[in-house]
Order: sequence, then C-alpha cells, then structure tokens
Amino acid sequence: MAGVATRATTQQMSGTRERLLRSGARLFAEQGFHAVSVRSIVAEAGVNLGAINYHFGSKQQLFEDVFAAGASRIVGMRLKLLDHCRAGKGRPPLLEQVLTAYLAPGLTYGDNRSEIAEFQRIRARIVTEDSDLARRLLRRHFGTATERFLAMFEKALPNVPRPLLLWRYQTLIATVVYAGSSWGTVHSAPDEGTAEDSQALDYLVPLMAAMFRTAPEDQPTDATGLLTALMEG
Amino acid sequence: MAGVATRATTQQMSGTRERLLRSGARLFAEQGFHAVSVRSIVAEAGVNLGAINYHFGSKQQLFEDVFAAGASRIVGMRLKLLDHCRAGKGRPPLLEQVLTAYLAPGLTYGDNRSEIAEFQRIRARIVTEDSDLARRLLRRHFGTATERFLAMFEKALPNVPRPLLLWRYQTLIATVVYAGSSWGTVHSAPDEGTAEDSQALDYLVPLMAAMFRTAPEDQPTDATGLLTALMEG
DNA sequence: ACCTCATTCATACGCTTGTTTGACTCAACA
DNA sequence: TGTTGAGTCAAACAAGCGTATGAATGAGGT
Repeated sequence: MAGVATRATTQQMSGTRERLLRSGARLFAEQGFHAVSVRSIVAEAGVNLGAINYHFGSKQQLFEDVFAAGASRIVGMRLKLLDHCRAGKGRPPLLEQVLTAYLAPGLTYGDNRSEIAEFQRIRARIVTEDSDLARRLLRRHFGTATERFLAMFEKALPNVPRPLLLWRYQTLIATVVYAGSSWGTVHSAPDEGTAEDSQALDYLVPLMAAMFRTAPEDQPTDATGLLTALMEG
Repeated sequence: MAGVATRATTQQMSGTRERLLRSGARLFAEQGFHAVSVRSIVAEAGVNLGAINYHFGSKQQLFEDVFAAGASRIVGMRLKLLDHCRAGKGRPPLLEQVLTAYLAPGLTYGDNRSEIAEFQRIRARIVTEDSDLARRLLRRHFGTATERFLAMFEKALPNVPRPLLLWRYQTLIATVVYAGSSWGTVHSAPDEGTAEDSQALDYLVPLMAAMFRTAPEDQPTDATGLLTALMEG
C-alpha cells in the first residue's frame, strides 16, 4: 500500500510520463506513428532515451495511451452533452442538439484547443488505416458512443431508415474528423479558404442538419444516370 | 534519337517501372509512406532492390510519382465531366451535375476500382499531414481544378457568399476523401454500416446537394449558444 | 545509518533502413 | 563482330531504428 502510494506520488511529481504523453501526441499528430522516432520524442520531452520503454513498455503502447487519452476526452464530452439532449417546446430541434453534442467536442474550442486538434489528426490518420490496431482502437474507444448517437439520431429523424441514416452519419464523421484535423486549407490559393475555427460549430451544425434532413423521397436522384449523360456530353 | 526510342521501347517492354508504381501504390495506400520499406515494395513487385533508386532516384520520388499518377487520373476525369455541365431546361439542376462531376471520379466505379480506392487512401493520409511535401503535392495537383469547381459552384448557387461556399466545399472534400478511402465502417457493430460502393454516388449526391443548398438565412443557428445551454443541462 | 526501490541514465545490441557501388547481361546498332 | 549503353543484380554501406541492460541516483521508511 505504501509502495503504491509512493509510486503514484513519485509519478505525479516527476511528470516524465505526462511529458512523454504530450510530446508523443504532438509528434504523432504532426508526422504519424512510423515517421516519429522514440529518440525524437524523448528529445522533445527532455527525458532519457529509455524513458518510453520504462514507462510504457514500447513505442506502440505509448501511442495507444496517447490515443486513449484523446479519445476518452472527446467521447466523454460528447456523451455528457448527449445526456442533456431532449425534445421539448421552446428548445431547439432535437437534431440540432445532437449534432452540437457530437461536433462541439471534436472542434477546436476553449483551453485544450491544440490538444483536440492533435488528437483529430491522429484519428484522421488511423481512420484511413486498416490495420488490426486501427480497427481495435476505433472500436474500443468509439463503439458504444456511436451506438448511442445513432439511436439518438433515429429518435430525432424517425422516418429515415437506418441504412440511409448510416450514410449521413458517415458524412458527419468525415466532416468532423477532417474539420478538426486539417480544416482551413482549400488547396488552391494560399490564403483562400481559411476559416475561423471559433466559428466552425455555427457553420457546421446547419450544414449537417440540412444534410441529415434530406427527405427520403429526395434520395433516389439518379446520379448514375446523370453521370452517363455527362460522359456522353 | 535512336537512343531515346530505344530507351522508351525497353522501358515499355521491361515494365519494371510500372510494376513498381503499382506495388508502391498498393503498399503506400495500405500502410503509409514511412511504414513501407523499399524492400517490401521491390519484393511485391518481384524486382531487384536497386530498381527503385535506378528508375525513380529515391523512395520519395516514387511516392510522388504514384501520387501524381493517381491525382491526374481523378482530376482529369473530373475536369472532363465538368466541361459537360451546363444549366438548361430538361436537364438536372446545375448543382447536381457539378456534384456528380466532382464525386464520381473519386468513388470506386468501373474497372480501375481498386486503383482509385488506393489513391484516395493515399490522399486521405496526405491531407492530414502538414509537411511541405504534402502541401506542395496537393496544391500542384488539385489547385487549378479546385478553382474551376469553386467557380462552377458559385454559378450554380449565386446567392451563397464565398466564405460560406468554402465551408461546404470543405465538407464535400471531407466526404469524398473519407468515402473513397475508408467508407463502410461505422465503428460499432462489425457488420453494421457497410454500404455498397456501387450505390455511393446515388446516395451522396442528394446529401451533398441538400447541404450545399442550405439557405443563407438558415445559416446563423446559434450553435454556440446551444452548446452552452447543453452544458448547463 | 542503512536498506529499499522506483526512477534515471549512458551505453550497447541486433536489426532494418534507404542508398550506393561495380560487375554482369544482352538487345541494338555500325 | 565488336561496341555501346540501358537495365539488372548481389553485395555492401553508414545511419538510424526500437529495445535491453546494468550501474548510478536519491527520496522514504525503519
């Protein structure tokens, strides 16, 4: 017991672990897992080379811990906000509430602005991977929250069948991941397309709401037919 | 002159260059630039270790060539389709035409289905980076096409001011990149959320159209205020 | 004062990395 | 029939990688 207390106290005091988590998050977000060396992490953290393997066991475990920390922060905020969403007169539509609950924690707000941006970059990268590690991390940290949000979206839009809803949810994910990670650069003119992060929520909620509310009867636009028409001139 | 002809003929016959481009595309898409070794590429291509440095000069140059090939294929198709977009009675709305022109080449259709998916994965990864290389590649290969599409969107939606239009264009990019690379996996239940690629275009065009047509007066939903309300209960 | 033990540190290990080198092959041309 | 030169190949290079090791450190408990 005394040993455990001592260890906890010492870890808290030394802060090596925390410094590694922060440096790791910064560098992994910037360059990706494989492009970052443990030497560059310990250098930025200002600690010894062996520190990563001592505190985390391996470079990969440090990465997983970095991911877990960022994910739990965002998901925790999302679920807390989701708990406060309810339909009612005088309140905004349920859809807008749920969208706000989903989007806000993933956008760059408040004090831990940069940490959220860093995590979203890490997440954006991992989403495009299909390694077992990627699938495992995503499932573990986002699985239950996804189910709860989908259920809530179904309540907000009872006449949208589930398959169609999934497409919209995917688009929502794409938008928030992309927005949180690399927003602000439409790749043409250098200054063009930068958007204020602080306004992101106000811009995105109406856009996503409009997309989610696309009427089912609007759905079967024959885009494929349109495509062949375009190809023929 | 004879020398040049000889070289071209020999390259065409050997096919080592092309094999490397294909193996590189496959592996870079799967694992990312830094995670892939030169040796794994040449092994998959069934060529000698030195072949990459001989034909491309460096691993990075091979990557750039892979990216250039994929980008020019997609952008070329997009611009060709965009040329056929025009308003007119009896035709679909201009917005849907432009959206189809933008989305179709990036989604997984037709014969080179896997090659497009591979490139979209590479692109998704590079979009989240902020290295000079990433910026350079994106600017070079997507810059002018972006300008032309933005101009066309402005023509299709003349009453949407440019800053708002950029947000919607960003969302479109996010959706197509994400859809083309890692679609089909809402990360909860394993089977849930898989969507048929062949229907992607028909699903996405109406969603994006609804989002693009969000009325300007709908825009200033006070999501920030809603957020504070949610946080307070 | 002594022991304990979590932590730090310098060093080294085995391995892989991207690239280079020089000999070799062999179709094309004079 | 030589000669040329693009292409292939095995071998080696220095450098960097993640990790392991064992000694030094130093605060906490007895």
